[in-house]
Amino acid sequence: MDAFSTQTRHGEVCPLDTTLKILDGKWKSIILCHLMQQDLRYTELLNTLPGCTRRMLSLQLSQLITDQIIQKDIDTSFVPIKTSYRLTALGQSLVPVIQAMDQWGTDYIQTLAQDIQD
Amino acid sequence: MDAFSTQTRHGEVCPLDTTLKILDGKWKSIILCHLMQQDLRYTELLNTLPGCTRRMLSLQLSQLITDQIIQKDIDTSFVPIKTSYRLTALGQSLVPVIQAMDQWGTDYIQTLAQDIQD
DNA sequence: CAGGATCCGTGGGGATACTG
DNA sequence: CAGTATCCCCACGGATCCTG
Repeated sequence: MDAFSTQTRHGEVCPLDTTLKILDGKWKSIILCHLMQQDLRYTELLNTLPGCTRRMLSLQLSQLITDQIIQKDIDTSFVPIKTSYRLTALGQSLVPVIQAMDQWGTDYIQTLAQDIQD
Repeated sequence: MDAFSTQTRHGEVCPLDTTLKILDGKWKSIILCHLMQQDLRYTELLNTLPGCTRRMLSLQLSQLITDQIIQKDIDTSFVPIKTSYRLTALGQSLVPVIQAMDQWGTDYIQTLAQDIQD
């Protein structure tokens, strides 16, 4: 047992909090949005994240790997090495949830924008 | 415009991150789980959150109010004053998403538990 | 190319005390 | 009862440099 997000932050039983902890991290939301659409290499991912440092990308990726949401594929037949990242089966199962959250966020922003015009 | 969670943490467009920011906070997940089931008063809420200080409860509640997820009802006909908290319409619209996240979290924990036994 | 190590600053959250 | 105010600490994340 090494997935670090199974314990809730407050000690109470709340699977919602487990899900939140897995997704929590400055860049994880966008990383997952991109990996949902296609597998990407480390540098490709970095280029889609302006402002994200290599250190942060590595940290976010390693946490997602620990939580078994994504996996790393290393192609050693190349020099320099090629690595790419893709969703695991567990990660795939999270996609509909992410899409629901993304859709709600879109509606939420839209609703607030309308309120301003009143 | 004072809802503070509409800006993403990284500057990129990602409604998923907006949703995450609204839910982010040590006690918000449980607070929402409880308010989904019934309206609650300040002290009732505090009693359902062992380890949560009054300061933290106030902070989490005020952020949820700012984001228009919950609202506070004050009954001034009583002394001392009675306050209670309940979901707004926007908060209600978030319930299915929360339930999906909670269900996924439950399945996730279950899956990891099975992996250990192999 | 794909990272790891190190140093450091900021803000989220704890402890405690005070108030309408 | 339902909160604020103040002080403080630590972990998250930024900047920079090093490596297989």
